[in-house]
Amino acid sequence: MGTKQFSGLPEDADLARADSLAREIFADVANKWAFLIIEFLGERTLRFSELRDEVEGISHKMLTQNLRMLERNGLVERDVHPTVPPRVEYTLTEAGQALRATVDGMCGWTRQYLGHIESSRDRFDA
Amino acid sequence: MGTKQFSGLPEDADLARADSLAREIFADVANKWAFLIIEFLGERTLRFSELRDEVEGISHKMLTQNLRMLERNGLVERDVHPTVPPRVEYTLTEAGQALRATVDGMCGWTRQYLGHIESSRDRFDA
DNA sequence: CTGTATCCACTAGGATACTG
DNA sequence: CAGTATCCTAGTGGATACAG
Repeated sequence: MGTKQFSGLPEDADLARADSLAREIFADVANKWAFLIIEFLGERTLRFSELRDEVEGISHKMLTQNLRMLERNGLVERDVHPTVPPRVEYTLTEAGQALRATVDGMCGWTRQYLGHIESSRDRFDA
Repeated sequence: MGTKQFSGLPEDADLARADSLAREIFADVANKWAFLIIEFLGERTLRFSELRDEVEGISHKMLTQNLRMLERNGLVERDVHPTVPPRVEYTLTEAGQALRATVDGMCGWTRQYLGHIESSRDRFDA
């Protein structure tokens, strides 16, 4: 798409910007905690503490950090109910739901190739 | 799948093992370098040095490290041609190709939501 | 060319304590 | 309950040098 002009300066610049942005997003989102969070939020809206229980092994700090990152990138919506004690709910946005399809795909892939991977590891480690 | 028996000890143990293995695989593969490598290898077989050129910004060390990891998990096949100088080619296995579909999905997702994400970031950072 | 090893700076991330 | 801040350690990852 976008046939390049003869000198093409503005378009090249735009492409470079988009590329580096895409890189950044990739680096942000392609990590195990983000994937797990997205996976759980895909099923339903969850509170902070519920998420911490579901995503086994995640620390308080990592959870807030990843949630902020996902919120910043517009994948997660944060709803604060000003009650006492406070109640904060996290929901996937449309963009988040769309990405969830990808994450689901990877979960399915893992299940499908579990055996293959396990035997490959055994072979390699020998 | 797999209806649980009354005491169900072996099956529970198996499920737990499979789960923790899946976690491990997730942690291995869900990282930006692995994804980028898989993406490039999806198009064609590449040599070590070609990969280093394609995957911009990756260090020598990270590249070997990730390639070993992918080989160990059976996603990438490593072919050594005993010439001088040596020539080593990396190819996606069937499992690797299958995962590539997922990675592709994520690339597409990034392109599709680039605008949404960028504006969300701007809003958040303000 | 491909790969390993060593060194070193840096940051990721856990534990803890404290606020609203 | 949710979130921030501080400290501190273990591991990540870059640069470099060297070997096959």
